[in-house]
Amino acid sequence: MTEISKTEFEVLEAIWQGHPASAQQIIERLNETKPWHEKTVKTLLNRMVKKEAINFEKVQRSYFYSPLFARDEYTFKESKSLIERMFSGRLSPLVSHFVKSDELTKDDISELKDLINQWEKDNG
Amino acid sequence: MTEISKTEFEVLEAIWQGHPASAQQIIERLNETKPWHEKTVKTLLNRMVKKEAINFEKVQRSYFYSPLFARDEYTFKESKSLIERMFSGRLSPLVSHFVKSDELTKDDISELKDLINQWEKDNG
DNA sequence: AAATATTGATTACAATTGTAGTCTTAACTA
DNA sequence: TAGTTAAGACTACAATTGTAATCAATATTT
Repeated sequence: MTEISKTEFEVLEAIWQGHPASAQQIIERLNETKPWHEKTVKTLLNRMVKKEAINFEKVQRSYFYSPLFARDEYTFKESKSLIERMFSGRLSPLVSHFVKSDELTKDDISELKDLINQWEKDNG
Repeated sequence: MTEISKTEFEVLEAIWQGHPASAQQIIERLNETKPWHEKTVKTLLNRMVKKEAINFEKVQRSYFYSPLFARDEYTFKESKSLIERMFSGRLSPLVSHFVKSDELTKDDISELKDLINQWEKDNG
């Protein structure tokens, strides 16, 4: 899958919310938070079709778009890429940043502990 | 600080390795792993000066560059940005990905546990 | 049926990015 | 001192990105 820009990602988000989705639906979903011009969104949709990030089926005059990869797949790939580039592929330096900067709540810590327990159950 | 591209970040890495650093030094450091043309690196240095990501002091005919922000500061900002955009600002969904995908070693888990213990000592 | 509106396709256009090449000037070398 | 290097400045140029406007074809509304 080719690179997709931050803006394109936001359009993809709207598609992941539910698909196949018409351009109109996508525009409406986006406009709940972002005042993007209809033409702008359509351009982005077009570009993503060319990049094979999404495809569409034609129904009458309208197109209904669907993603060509799952949100999880994409976010994971991006996360790995960032961690690769900035932390030599190691996760803990990133987590360390958060832990030390007081960005985490008690609940966040609980979740992390659960994840670790899970890992230890599955492995270790 | 303006946006800096992935390529620019790699040049910055070379500067963070030790500074002030001359263009020559930076180019040499980079060329240990990346076959970038001298002119290319100089262009990137120039752009980063304009973006105020780095500055320089002139010594004779040469420039000696220094970063205008710390590596940690930058990587943390980028990490937060990604987590904001992809995981609604929550860290654990990202960690979850890694835990579940068998990307972590025993040592990674140990480090995470230590971080959590540290947090609990400081807070909790 | 004629006018209007709606869809997508095509075109636009400046800013950024990757990747250098050329120009100018100062320094070194023969 | 004249020619050659080496530094940085300036220029280049296509691809991508953000942000639409215009065009063409089809529906919908009078």
